[in-house]
Amino acid sequence: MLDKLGVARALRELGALLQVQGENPFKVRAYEAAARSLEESREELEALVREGRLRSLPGVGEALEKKIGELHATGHTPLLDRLRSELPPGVLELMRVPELGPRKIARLRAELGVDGLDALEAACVAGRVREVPGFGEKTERKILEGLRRLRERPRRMLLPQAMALGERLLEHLRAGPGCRRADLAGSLRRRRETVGDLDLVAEADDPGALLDHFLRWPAVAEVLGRGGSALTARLASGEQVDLRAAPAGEYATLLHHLTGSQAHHRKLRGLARERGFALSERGLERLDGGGRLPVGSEEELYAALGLAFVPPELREDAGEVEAARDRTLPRELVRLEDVRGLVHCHTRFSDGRATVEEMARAADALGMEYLTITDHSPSAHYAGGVGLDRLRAQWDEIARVQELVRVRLLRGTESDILEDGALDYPDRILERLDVVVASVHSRFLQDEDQMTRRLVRAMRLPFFKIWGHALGRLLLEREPFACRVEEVLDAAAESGKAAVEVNGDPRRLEMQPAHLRLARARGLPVVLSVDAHSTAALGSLRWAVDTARRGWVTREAVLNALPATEFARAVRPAG
DNA sequence: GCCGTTTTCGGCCCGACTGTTTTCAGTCG
Repeated sequence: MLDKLGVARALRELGALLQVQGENPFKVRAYEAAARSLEESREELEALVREGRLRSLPGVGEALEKKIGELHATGHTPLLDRLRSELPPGVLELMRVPELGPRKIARLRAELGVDGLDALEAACVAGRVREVPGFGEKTERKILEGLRRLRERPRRMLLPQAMALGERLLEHLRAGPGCRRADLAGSLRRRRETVGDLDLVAEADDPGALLDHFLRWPAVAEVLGRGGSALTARLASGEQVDLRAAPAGEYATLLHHLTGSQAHHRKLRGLARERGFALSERGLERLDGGGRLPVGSEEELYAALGLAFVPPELREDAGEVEAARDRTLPRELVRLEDVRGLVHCHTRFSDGRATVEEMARAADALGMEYLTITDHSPSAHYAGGVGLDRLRAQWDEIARVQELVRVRLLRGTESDILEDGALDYPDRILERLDVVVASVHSRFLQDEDQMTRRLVRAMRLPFFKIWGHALGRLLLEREPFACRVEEVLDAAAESGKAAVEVNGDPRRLEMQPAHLRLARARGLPVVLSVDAHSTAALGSLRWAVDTARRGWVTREAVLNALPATEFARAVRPAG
């Protein structure tokens, strides 16, 4: 029994296994496309299956209809079971080695029986790889080098870390000779929650001179590749940077190309072809040999394809191209300046580093209209949860500070959602709070059924309001816990009063975009929170905004885009 | 494996780069 997102995950795994097996790349893509199609679908999988409407999803035909039905009903499908048993577990790892793709892996497996990273390295060291037809000494050396890079590669960067580095590089680049403009591109521009490589784009009179200038950046440790207008460098700290320079007239299409994603581009290029154009980073070329169409901006590019402009955060082939064609994209995504209040803040009453007064004055300085003080609840021993005995003192302190600041202070809690789904204060306390954020902080290893029941029960409680950091993931550290998100969102929607949080802590950044869209499809409102444990962390709001935009969230859906009085009314525990 | 205001079969994004080539395959972004 798998839910929609679980089935999508299984389809992606199938695609990856087929790919490493050397299957037709278009077939592989079909599995990935079907997975995306499921994720973006507004419909209940249950209903699609029951009513035989799976094939109404784009990218789902006869074969995938059957597999999706089986995966939904049983969690299994014969092909996936077979591939999992046939392929050694290490084989998928091989796909992560730079220079190695499905074709080379297939040949190495067939000729040398390479079934994982260790076997690959041994074969290279023994000089057996160079004996395989189509391989040579250079390839063998490159694979060894790729293995080294894979092992030494720094972890992906968190978004703020990537942004800080990217902005420093950009400043250096813009100061270069003849640099007319430059921008960050890639997954950083799309505001993905983690970033691997940095991509920069520039327009320059003399690309070569600009590349030379860029390489004078002190932290450049190694040049991995360089052409006339492009280079790849590794920084001393390990990060890889790709820089490409365009002549005037090609900047917009180059920026668009390097922003990605590839799946988004594939779809656009298909559309371009239908209209008689070939789209590339060089521009829009007429297929009849009629020359190149000038493209001055990304807006012009989308317009030329008959599409509404797609903001970078949405370019994931998650339905945005179809929506841009049908003019059903959200008219305007939420922006930082739409947010009027800071939600989810900790103080020294629990595990925050700043006092109530310091947090309030910092919010004042940011021009915010309100600030919610939501320290941890009693069961959060590790975080100094506020017991009933200290709650009165906290409320008194909030009242005292309120006399000193302009920003309106709301008293609340970040209550643990206990093992059985209960909240962590008695109702007589909860009903006296202005705002209740509730989150899971313990027993992450409950199985999917237990966790789903726990959260469904919490959603139905009278004083439940805001679902904090949904699945408890910590980026690069801890996976989200197991849970049938759609069931929980259904319960939240039925309760008629719950909201979901987009947590701006750079290690969290959840609810994640696909889930956010499921929440919005159910009409659930959204709170953009900072989860701040210091005054500096109030700046995390921007990451919450970025993540919300990736989930297609508009200002109208955001509770803390409301003025203070309306916000307070909207989040007041109902009772 | 999917799909069809040219197509139910033959397509499926595009260009740069590199290495092993003898005219091109594989990988990357």
